[in-house]
Amino acid sequence: MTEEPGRRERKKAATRRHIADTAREMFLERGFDAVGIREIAAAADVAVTTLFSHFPSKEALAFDEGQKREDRLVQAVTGRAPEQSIPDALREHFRAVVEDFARPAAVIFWRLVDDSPALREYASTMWQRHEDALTAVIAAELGLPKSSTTCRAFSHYVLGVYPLARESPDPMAAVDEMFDLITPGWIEIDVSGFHGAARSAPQPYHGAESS
Amino acid sequence: MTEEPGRRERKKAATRRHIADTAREMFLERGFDAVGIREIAAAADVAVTTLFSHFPSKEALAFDEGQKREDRLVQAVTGRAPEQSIPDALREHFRAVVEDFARPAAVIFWRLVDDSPALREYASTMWQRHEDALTAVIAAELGLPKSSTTCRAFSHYVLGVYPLARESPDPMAAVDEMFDLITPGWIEIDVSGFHGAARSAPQPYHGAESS
DNA sequence: TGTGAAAAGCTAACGGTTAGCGTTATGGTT
DNA sequence: AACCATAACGCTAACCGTTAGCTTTTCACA
Repeated sequence: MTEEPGRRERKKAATRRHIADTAREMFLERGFDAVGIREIAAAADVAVTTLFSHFPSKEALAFDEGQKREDRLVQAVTGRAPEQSIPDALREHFRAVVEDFARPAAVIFWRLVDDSPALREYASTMWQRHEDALTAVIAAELGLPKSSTTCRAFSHYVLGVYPLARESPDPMAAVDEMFDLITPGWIEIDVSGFHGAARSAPQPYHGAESS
Repeated sequence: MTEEPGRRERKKAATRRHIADTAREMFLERGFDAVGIREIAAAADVAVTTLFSHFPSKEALAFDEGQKREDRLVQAVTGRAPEQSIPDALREHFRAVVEDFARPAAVIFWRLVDDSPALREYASTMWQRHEDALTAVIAAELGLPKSSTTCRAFSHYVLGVYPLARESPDPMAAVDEMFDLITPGWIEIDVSGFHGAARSAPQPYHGAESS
């Protein structure tokens, strides 16, 4: 898995990065909707089909790190410190995410997103995919079925922190406020493991299903 | 507002209904993705531009009652019985919604939705719009700013019931399970009004902002 | 060096959506 | 009763994201 990449894959990765960088520049300069796929391909000096073999959609060009974001979220749960509860691990994770949002580059990026309906929608469906991934890890950690209502309800609630933090004047406070609302009494039905002694379930989680 | 419509508007409404009915039939018969806009327009005997002057997108043809659904949701809060709390009113509302889902026509409709990625995505962004509307009513009812974190968190949690109920083997139980998790202790921060004596705030709500 | 496979390319199209512009019907006003 | 502003509808032609089909280049490995 973590072998040296080889010339071929290095070139592929380079092409991919080059396309994404070119697109990002153009988006930031002229706005997402004002830049066409054919233009991007021309500017990056690749064929349109090549572009689409690297990215599933135009929006994915802007949200290149979307998958990484999901992986980090899953990691926050599976790789949390022993004796740390899942809610606590998630709170910590989202505090870090929110700090990242404050970076100047991130601020500019999210302004770009806000200016384009297409990107806004893409972002919100992204949170939803994360929701599914989070549900799967938590269910696995607790030994529950993936379809568990409480797991899904919990994941859904937690992922709501993304839009909330983004639109709040004080994102860090919003994160804390949301997680403070998760009281030990909140999850009442047969899943005290949510808050109780952490990491009791030994089931390993084999990564999210990338599309 | 509720005057007699006049010939012009009656014709317009008739055209709209005719287009929607034609489209629905074709979708149910051949599937959403297998029917093209140009076909629908031809079958309804209107121009494509006319079709798009009535509906903002192809998906909106299938989800024609989306706006009504949102209105009913808002109504469930503003028009609830005196002394009924907001969570209780919403529980009642969603129990009714879930019952509606069990109607044979509804079952067929939702199968259609499940079979098309485009419609699935449209549905989930629809819940999100409802989320904004619900946040606005609740904030208005409680005299809070629309951007209140707790209001948004609460609305977000509640709207999660839609996908949850749809994918649950026992939707009614899922609804109850979700609302049972909303304990009086859940909303702790300065908003005990969520569960407390209902309808104390007299602010009228002037309907959702239709696009 | 040869070979199979992955990566990249080209052309052409498909399907949703919109712009531009013209025509007709309707409702309200003088 | 004549009139005008405007809403509703229509036609044509395109734009834009995306994909299929097929050829060419590049690399890994024998």
